[in-house]
Amino acid sequence: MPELPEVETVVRGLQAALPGKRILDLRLGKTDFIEDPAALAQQLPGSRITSVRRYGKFIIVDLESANRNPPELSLLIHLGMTGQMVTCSPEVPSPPHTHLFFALDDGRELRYTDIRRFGSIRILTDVARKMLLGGLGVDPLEATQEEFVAKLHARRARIKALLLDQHVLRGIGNIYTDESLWRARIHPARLGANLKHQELRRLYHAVRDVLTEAIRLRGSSISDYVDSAGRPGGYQQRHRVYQREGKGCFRCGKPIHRAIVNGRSSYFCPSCQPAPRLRGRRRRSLPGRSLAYERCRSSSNK
DNA sequence: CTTACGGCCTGGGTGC
DNA sequence: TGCACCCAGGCCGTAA
Repeated sequence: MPELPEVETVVRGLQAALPGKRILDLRLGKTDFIEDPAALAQQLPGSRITSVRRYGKFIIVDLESANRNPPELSLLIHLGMTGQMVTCSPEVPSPPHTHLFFALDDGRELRYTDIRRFGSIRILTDVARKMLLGGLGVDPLEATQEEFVAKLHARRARIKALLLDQHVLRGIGNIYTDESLWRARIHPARLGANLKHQELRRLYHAVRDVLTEAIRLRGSSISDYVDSAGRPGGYQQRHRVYQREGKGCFRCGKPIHRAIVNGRSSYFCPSCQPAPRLRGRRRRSLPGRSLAYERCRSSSNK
């Protein structure tokens, strides 16, 4: 599940391997997940790669071609859940579900593999790309503390939803949301606006620490993720809550819970991350007053 | 406008 | 052995 640290790792690998290389040829497999495969086939061969960057969870591959008018286009790639971008020798047998093969002028091959085909690939002009990415929020590693606190405090949605919302912050997914909230000791169903400034400051540092450490360990490999050389990451061994339902909290030892928050599996420690009171104006006379956070009982397939 | 939620894409894993 | 079903994450449409 490539999120910011995984995409960053892939991008660093590609940035070390690709700039200056020319794409000689493109071979396509299944293309039903690509918006305009013909555009790729037409524009890519002959292009030279100038740089590879990350924007949120997107990979941007900048291209230039002398005999094209705009000479500069870029490839915008989203890995979805199971996407992989790997460079290797063309001799290496390609894994199943490899759908794009870029032949490079150094004799190597760049491949896109995606079991579920939830990813996306398109070739765009600068203007089109900026239009597409323009609505995304700030990068959590670039945001200032003031900016981060103000943004989240202004919203009444659940903090889990806000961290996952790419229009608020770009690049965070389910794993790093849960890991960050655990570290900041904040329950995923708390509302942004109800968080104390001190809690938001804690969350700011938690997010940064978690992402930075995850990048250092080259991302989390849960099922399919590998870097641009095909190697798994190591941060899954540092997960404190993600997929640890029933196991002991690393802080207090009590069992980690799983609940559906915002339609997403959420892992947290009910002791370190106390649930919010039941939401606002409730029918006045509830029989008893269950303070337990109802939505956090697992089950209830919503 | 904001928020919540269901559905959709696909295929691997699980459990009967 | 086969098969139905759950689930994953991001995104979009819709409803309140």
